[in-house]
Amino acid sequence: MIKRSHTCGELSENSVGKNVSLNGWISKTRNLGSLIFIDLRDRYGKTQIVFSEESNKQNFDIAKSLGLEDVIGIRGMVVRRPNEAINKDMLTGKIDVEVEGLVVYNESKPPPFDINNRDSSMEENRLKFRYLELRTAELQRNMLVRHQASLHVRNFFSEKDFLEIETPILMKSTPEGARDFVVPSRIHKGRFYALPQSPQTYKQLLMVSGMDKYFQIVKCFRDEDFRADRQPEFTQIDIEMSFVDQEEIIALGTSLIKSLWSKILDVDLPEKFLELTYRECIDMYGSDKPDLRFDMKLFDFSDYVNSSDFKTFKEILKNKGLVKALVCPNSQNYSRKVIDQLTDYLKRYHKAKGLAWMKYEGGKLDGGISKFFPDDIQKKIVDDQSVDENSIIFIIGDIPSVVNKALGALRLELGSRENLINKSDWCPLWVTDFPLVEWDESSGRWHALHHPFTSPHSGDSEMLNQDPGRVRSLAYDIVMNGYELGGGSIRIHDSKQQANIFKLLGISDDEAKEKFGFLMNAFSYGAPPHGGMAFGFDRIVMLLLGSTQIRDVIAFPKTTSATSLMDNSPSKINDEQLKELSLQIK
RNA sequence: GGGGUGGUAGUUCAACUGGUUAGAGCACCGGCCUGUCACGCCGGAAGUUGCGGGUUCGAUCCCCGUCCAUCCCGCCA
Repeated sequence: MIKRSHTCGELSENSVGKNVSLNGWISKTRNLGSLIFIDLRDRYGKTQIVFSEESNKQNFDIAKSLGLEDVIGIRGMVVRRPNEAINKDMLTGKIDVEVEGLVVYNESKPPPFDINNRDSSMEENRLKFRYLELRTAELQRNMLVRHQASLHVRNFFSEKDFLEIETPILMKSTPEGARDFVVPSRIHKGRFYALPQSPQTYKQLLMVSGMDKYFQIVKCFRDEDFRADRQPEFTQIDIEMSFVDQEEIIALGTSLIKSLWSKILDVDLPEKFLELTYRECIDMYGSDKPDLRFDMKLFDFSDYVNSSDFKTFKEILKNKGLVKALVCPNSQNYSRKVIDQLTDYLKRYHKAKGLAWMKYEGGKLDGGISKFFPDDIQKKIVDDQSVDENSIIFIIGDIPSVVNKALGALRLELGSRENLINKSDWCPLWVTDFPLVEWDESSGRWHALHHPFTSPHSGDSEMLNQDPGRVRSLAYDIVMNGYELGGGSIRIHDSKQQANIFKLLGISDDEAKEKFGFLMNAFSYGAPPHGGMAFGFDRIVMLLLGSTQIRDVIAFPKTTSATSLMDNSPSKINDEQLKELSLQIK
């Protein structure tokens, strides 16, 4: 082996005249007959090396047969390129290395796609050869940024007296929340471990242990369906603290995100992030993770409807429904056809029954349902909402949840259609005062919005029995540009209150004891008030890199059907293994 | 579980209203070339059109089913 003296990214004019050695992959070859140029690549960069028939026939003949992605080592002299041959687009473009010694370590079959161009192949093919895709400049950069981010996170917390403590990967299956990935036990036949959806209970126990300030960069697993920003296994920055209140955790989370954005992107986020309540978010944006990079707020349309002749909406209001609207610029972009498309989209995915509209053109409201609104009401709408010329108002009436969801989705769609989003903007916010529970129609019971250990808002506890749906919790999310970056809560640290909540959630005493008895028990031995949060680390890195795909920041990701195309997992196991585990496949 | 899009040479794409030899770039193989950097020029090899069925004289194209990828809805405490 030729031991390298330099990487492929560091030679410059200053090195001219030096004898150097390099190792790397062949990124490109250009054979000019009796002169061969090769771009040699490693993760630091590329350097052009030159073989000449005249100066070394033996090496030249070997070089002729070299192909893309062969791995070689060379020894040679750094020379300045002739002026006309300088490549300004290349960091090492002013020099060449004239090869004197050559070792071929490993020849490559023709690669299944072009390593210089990540777009040269469909994702299915790239995932199969993920180890080759990781050679691309883009993914190498992504892995570098991910490393820098995780290092920064560890330093950040360590400097603040937090301890990183590892928690088990094999744990107890819990009833609430996402589906567990489950691991059979050989020793205890018929019993199963679960992989953690998050280390929630462990970090609370660590608070009982007096660990005080805990963090962990930790893998979590959820057996649900996946998306561009969701993988079956993902990484959280998990945090828990004793003797804290919500403000303190929000301040800490703000500081972490601010420092990450500063460190990695050199972007200066505000000292304090905007804070909105859950209610305000839903009312104004129809979402609990609004993208604030553009305005277009939703507004209540009921007063106008009540003064109109539009029976459909009036009916909806009579039945305790809701009518809301938003104003979108560039009405000329909304032909009947486009509006129909938007309507179909909202019907299909967001349960809306229709999409009403009217345009403000030539100083008056026109088209759509405008004829149902008398002139004075039309004027009032335009004045109240400061509707600009050539705008279109979209209106939806239905039960509140459908109205907010559909208009929230429409808002995002219009924001993107009208290019209202500046890609270089960063709009972080905290969403607070989430409801503690929500009614789940399918199972006919209350179900925790955050998780069952979340403390109710102290002011609302007396409503717990009469009107649980209105109880706010001490839970909070952090949102950036429409992505949920993380969330957390102040926890219950009193076993009686915890028992109360389990009861509300329809978890029987027996089940609570069997599933969470250890936690309740721990709370009877001096549990400090505590709270914390967790950040989606992959999502943070994804945003830092300007990507919209979580697969871009995970070295070996799974597909949306949770398989690995590279190693074909999950796969069958043999009968021997099944027998050992006392499992039978039906 | 549901919907949209895609699957043709190693790869990225093409192939008219169904039509007989399924084409092109890159990669690969052979030849020529001393300043290239998307090197250039000449030649060659390369196909179960995802898979299974159907309609038809004839299917890459139309129909049914199925698999895979991807995006979205449900789901994700």
